[in-house]
Amino acid sequence: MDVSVKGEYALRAVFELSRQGTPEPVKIARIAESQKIPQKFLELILAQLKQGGYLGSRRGADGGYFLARPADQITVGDILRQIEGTMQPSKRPFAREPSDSPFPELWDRVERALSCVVDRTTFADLVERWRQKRSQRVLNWQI
Amino acid sequence: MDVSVKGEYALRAVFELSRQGTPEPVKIARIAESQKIPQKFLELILAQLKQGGYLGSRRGADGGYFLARPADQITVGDILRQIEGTMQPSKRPFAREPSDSPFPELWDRVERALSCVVDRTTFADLVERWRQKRSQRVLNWQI
DNA sequence: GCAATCTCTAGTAGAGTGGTAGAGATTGAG
DNA sequence: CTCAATCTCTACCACTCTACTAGAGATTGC
Repeated sequence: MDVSVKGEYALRAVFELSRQGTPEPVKIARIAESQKIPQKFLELILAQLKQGGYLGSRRGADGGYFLARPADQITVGDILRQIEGTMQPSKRPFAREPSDSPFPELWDRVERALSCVVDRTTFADLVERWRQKRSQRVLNWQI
Repeated sequence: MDVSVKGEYALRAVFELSRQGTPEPVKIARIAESQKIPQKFLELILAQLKQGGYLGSRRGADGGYFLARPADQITVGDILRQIEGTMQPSKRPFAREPSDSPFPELWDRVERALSCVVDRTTFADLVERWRQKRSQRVLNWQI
C-alpha cells in the first residue's frame, strides 16, 4: 500500500516544472539537481511522462522538458497512474475466489476514497499550498 | 499502491473465521481449503495474526484458530497493518527532500482518506454485507 | 560542424514476494 | 502412556520487481 520511489520522483519532477510556471523548457540536469533525483533514472521517468502526454520536450542546446498542459489540468492521480500503472488496491484475477466475496466491493470503496484525494489535487494546488506555507515561514522569520 | 497476496489471504482468513461466528477453533486445513489458500503459506500468516493479538489458537487434535475478539472489534485496517507493516503511502526518510515540500501533507490526506474506509470497516460489517448480498441472490434465484 | 541536449536499448545488484520443506512442541482420546 | 492430529518454528528457494547505471544514437541551436 505504498508509492514507489519512481512515483515520488515523477511527482517531484512535475512539481518542479509547475513551480516555474514558465513555458521555457527545463533541462533534465536541472530538475535532477534541484529535486535530488539520479539523472539517468529521471530521464526514463520523464520519457514515460511524455509518453503519457503530460510533458513535452525539445532536444538540443536550450532543450528540456515542459508541461504539456497547464498545471491546474494535471492531477497527482494522473501522474501516479501513468507511473505505477493503476491504483486499484487489488488488481488480481482471483478466479478461485468465490463470486460472493465481500472484498471487491471493499476495494471499490478504497479506490473511490483514494481518488477523492489524488484526482482532485492538481499541481497548481500543490504549488499554491507550497507558496503559502513558504510565505508563512518567511513571515515568522521576520518577526 | 496495492495490497499483497499475503494481505488478501489474511483478510480472507479472518473473514472465514468471522463468518462462522462460533468460538470453536477452526483448523488451518479447513480455512485453506474453503478460501483456496496454500496451507503452508497460510500457517505463516495465521501465526503473524496471532502475534498481533487478533487470533488465538489451540494445538493438538481438535485444535485450530479462532478470533481473539468479536468480529465487530477487528477492522480491515488492523489486519492490513499487521500484515503489510504500514499503510502510509510514502514511508521514506527522504532527508534529501527540501523541508518545505508539499508532499508530506498530501500523503497525510491520502492516509486519512484510506483510514476512513479500512479503519471503519469491521469484519462484522463484511459478514453482514455478504449475507445480505447472498440472500438477495437467493431471492432472485427463486423468482 | 560541433556541443549540448534529449532518446533508446541493455544490463544489473539487491530486495521483496510467494511460496515449500521438515522437524519439533502440544493436546485429546483411548 | 502412547499415538495421532494439530499448531509452531526455522530454513530455504525461485522468481519478479525496484532502483538504478551505461553507452551509443538522434536533434537542435549557434
